[in-house]
Amino acid sequence: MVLQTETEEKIVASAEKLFYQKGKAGTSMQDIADDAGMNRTLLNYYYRSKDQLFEAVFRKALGRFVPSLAAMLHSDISFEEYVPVMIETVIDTMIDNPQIPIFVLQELSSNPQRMPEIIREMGINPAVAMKKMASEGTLSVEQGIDPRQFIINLLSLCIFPFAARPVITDILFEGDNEAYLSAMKERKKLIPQIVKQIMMQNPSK
Amino acid sequence: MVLQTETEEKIVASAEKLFYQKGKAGTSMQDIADDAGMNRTLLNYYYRSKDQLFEAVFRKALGRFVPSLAAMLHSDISFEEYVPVMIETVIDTMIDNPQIPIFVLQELSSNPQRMPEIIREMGINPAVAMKKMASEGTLSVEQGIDPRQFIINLLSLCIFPFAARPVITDILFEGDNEAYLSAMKERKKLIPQIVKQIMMQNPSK
DNA sequence: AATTAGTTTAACATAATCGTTAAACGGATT
DNA sequence: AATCCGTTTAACGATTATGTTAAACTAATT
Repeated sequence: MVLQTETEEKIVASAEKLFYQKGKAGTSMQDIADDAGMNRTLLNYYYRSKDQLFEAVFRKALGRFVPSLAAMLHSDISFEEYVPVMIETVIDTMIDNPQIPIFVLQELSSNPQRMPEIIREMGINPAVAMKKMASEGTLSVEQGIDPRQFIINLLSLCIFPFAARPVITDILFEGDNEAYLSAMKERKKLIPQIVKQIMMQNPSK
Repeated sequence: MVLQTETEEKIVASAEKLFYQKGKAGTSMQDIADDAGMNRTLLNYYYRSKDQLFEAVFRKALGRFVPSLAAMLHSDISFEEYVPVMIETVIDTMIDNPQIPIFVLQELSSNPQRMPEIIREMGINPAVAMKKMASEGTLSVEQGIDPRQFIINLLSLCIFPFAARPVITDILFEGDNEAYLSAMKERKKLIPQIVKQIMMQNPSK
């Protein structure tokens, strides 16, 4: 998995590009071979089957943003300190790989039964994460802020704008991709402000 | 389009279910026919081709949530008044059709060139929407709140939690679907609070 | 120069999918 | 009872996708 020949890299690069765009079923092995500029049989030589090639691509995609999620859920640092760092990391990752959110969410939505295995493999421990959240002083149900809702809000604000890129670009930015992108960069400063506000709220629950 | 035989309804119902779950390329006409309990040829009898059947399903999906979006962008009511209504509507729609966000976003991500036509057909006028936003007193760049960012935040908070359902359910709610669902209902009250806070902010820009 | 191991390709077999054509069915109308 | 029209089905042809097998090529080593 670590060592890859140049050819393997070319294959995965083309597979990523096409799977991200058209999905697994919508992409043929021939499509990938053409894009990589090689014979189709070669894909099977290196990756046995389409399933296994897809699996490699999917895992690689997961690996791009699960670590920062896992770090947030498990690190000893309090949310308050860690959140701004996490936001910057996630958004930068999204800017570099804007198609990953939909790709991953679509696959998980089709095959939700994959989640438990992925959680295990990626080293996420829901129970531990829950405990950590419960121990956060500023972030608790008693304070009027459910830690789960807090994380949902955080991820929503960071990830959704990329999943909805075409809609946002065409409706809110009249098709101007540059404007869209610069708005996304702006969000690196904007989201922490919002999050801080959410944390400081104290409704008369 | 308005009048549909019982058979047509069965076809669309099965097509929706399967297209939502496995996508266009991942679903065969045979799959749909089996699910609907009829012969495959019958699908072609009513919907000429797979493309046209998919198109019918896609339009129907769009029609479920574009109207409330369009209403928000165009109505004479100010954001401040309209937003809570819109949130409730959107979330209720999502609860009833949890798979639509990913389905639509995936299709638009694969074929972003479809956006202009969709915008036109759905009666959305980006220029008018921009003008409306600019005229909002409490919501302007001068006040420190970019109306575009505001809408992005609003949609993110409402829609993303449904697109990410499996992830959220398994990591944050340890697989408990009921808990997930009740959290989503809770968001109908939660999001308006957050949005109100965002609107009242006044950073030292 | 010959051999060898790794890489690349061409050709084949099997299976799946799509859309069409023509025939069968069924219930209402004459 | 026969006809007739909308509905449903069975069978066919063409195309495409996948994975395998066996052969060709290449470049390094003997």
